Amino acid sequence: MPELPEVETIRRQLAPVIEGRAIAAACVRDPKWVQPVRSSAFERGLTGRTIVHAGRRGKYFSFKLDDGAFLIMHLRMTGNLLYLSESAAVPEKYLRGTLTLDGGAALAFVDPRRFGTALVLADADQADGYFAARLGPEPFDTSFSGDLLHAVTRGRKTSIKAVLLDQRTVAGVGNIYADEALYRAGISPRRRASRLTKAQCERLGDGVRAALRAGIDAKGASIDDFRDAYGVRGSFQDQFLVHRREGLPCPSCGLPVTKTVVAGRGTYFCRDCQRD
DNA sequence: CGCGCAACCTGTCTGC
DNA sequence: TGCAGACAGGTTGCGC
Repeated sequence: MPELPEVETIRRQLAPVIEGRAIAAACVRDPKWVQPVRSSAFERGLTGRTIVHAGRRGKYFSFKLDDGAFLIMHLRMTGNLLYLSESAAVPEKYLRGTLTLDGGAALAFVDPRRFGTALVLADADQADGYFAARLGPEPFDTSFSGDLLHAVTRGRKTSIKAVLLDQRTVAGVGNIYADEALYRAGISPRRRASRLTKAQCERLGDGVRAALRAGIDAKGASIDDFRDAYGVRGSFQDQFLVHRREGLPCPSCGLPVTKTVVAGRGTYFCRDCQRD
């Protein structure tokens, strides 16, 4: 669920209320959350530190600490990162860990499927290396462009959807926004990546940014589990053009939206507006 | 090396 | 109603 717009929604909410705050206590409820490090080492590394910046890279949170370290978190499929005011009760169900801040407010990481992760990296070099090994450019940076898409798709036999889902192509696009971006660009998700023209790559770059922008503006998509830092649902699911709309009319031509499987994921598109 | 797919977990929904 | 099986937004690692 949580893709770039969902993570960015939470980051924007957290920044004003956690930047400059110290971590009074860190508590790991599920050791799996912070593997391969031991829970006690994770807790020790955070306690007493001040959060100086709430950042994001792709779908990762990147919290900079006052000793130069970075706390990295990923929500994976069903994770939620909640901000709890001093008086709010900690949700015990599916709780993986908490960070209690000075003054009594807390961050709670809640995750039914237990895929979510957290780790501490010692300095900016380590954090940069961690992200560089996994992620391509940020979609709103000038380094992401139609030209770049054209370059990375040359010689690729796989589907364009698989290329978009690869975080090394562009950071932060997942299954929802890949479908929405391809629809906006009028490109079939099944199309062999190497067959995209330069003009199509330009349109796809625009489609990726437009879909992500709309998602951020709607404070994310809550098909099922996603909630923002205050436990509120996003509304982007109400604006989906094709995703999760099997059988419903295409907003452009009115023909029913098709569901299929591409790159191993449920995929929605319009056969007429998105030709192979 | 590129690609496809299973695995990691748990909850929910569908069909028999 | 009960139950087996499929499926769910992400990432990683393995085998071909």
